[in-house]
Amino acid sequence: MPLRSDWSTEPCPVRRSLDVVGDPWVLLIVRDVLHGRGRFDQLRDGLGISEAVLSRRLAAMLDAGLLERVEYADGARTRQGYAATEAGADLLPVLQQLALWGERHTALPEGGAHMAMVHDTCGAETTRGEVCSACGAPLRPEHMTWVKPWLGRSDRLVGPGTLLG
Amino acid sequence: MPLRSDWSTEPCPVRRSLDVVGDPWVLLIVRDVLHGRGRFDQLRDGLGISEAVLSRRLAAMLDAGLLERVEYADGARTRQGYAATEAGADLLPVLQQLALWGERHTALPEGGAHMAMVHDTCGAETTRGEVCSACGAPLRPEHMTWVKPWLGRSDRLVGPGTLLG
DNA sequence: TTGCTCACTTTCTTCAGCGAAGTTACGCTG
DNA sequence: CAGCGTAACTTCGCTGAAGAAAGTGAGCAA
Repeated sequence: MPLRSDWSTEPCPVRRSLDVVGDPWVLLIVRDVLHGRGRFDQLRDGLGISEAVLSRRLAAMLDAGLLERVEYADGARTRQGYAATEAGADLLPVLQQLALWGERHTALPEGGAHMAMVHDTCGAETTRGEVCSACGAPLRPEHMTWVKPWLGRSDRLVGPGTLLG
Repeated sequence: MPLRSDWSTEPCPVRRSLDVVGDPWVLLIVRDVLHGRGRFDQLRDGLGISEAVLSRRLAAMLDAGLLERVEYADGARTRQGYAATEAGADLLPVLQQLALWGERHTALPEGGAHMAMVHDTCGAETTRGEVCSACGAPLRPEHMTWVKPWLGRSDRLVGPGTLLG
């Protein structure tokens, strides 16, 4: 399901990556899934995306190996949701780099606030997206918490295969 | 000139970034401009993008402060091209992160080859996109060379405001 | 059996992408 | 000076994706 032209066989790795993640929805879906919010309705409500587009993106992302299906309990029922694969979770540095760029180069909206990315392993806020600026360790989703003051909430990220009911 | 919905006033910095760079062409244009290839015809030929779309993207990127106009000499004439601003050049970590992800998680095409990102300051290939894995310094475009074996060529990147004639 | 939730799928309109052709500016050639 | 070439766009026509909203089906619960 190509977004536009097929760039999957380009020699340049940037272009091959963009063939898969060169759509804003894909990165936002990965972000939410890494927050453990991988149910269809959670994604729809959290992102404000049309159901048709969400459905198509999820199918493409399963196909590309960014997501996998996981089961969760809804009362007595078992339903299907989505979780990140290793490849999907490995997009964390890209997401955090985007967050850092956004903090540096876009204007905070009315009532907005700085989002801190805390490395739970060492307890410090990191000012880098790839390795912790405090302890130098490579950053993994399951060791990160995103502090979102505008929601009055801190969200712990989850590793590959994880979905919070 | 919004791509779709306007995300410029979202509280989440990831979303605000994607409002600006959430289009594959935008990142590819930044990449080529950071290689000094910021002329309209160079971008068109190098990217294989339609002229209409390129024109619209360049206008949006000027507007967003990613690019600025610079003059260059074409024989006796002075023409206008594009160069990265400080904000545009600061997308380098995002681009390099995408390149690294592509190398790890997408298949090398027939006749393809690994692309090395060399930090000219210390002379080593870096395996990270944000700070040099060899010397630890933050990576700036003007200190990087991208080695592209499939072209038999190494391209030195350029800093903000620079355009190679 | 009716209703409810969740996960989709279908339909319809609008808008963006792509390819190709046209336009403008300006210097160069004959 | 008339015509030509090149770079940088703009316009046009077609097609396909986005988005909004309504419809479908599966499995419970009352």
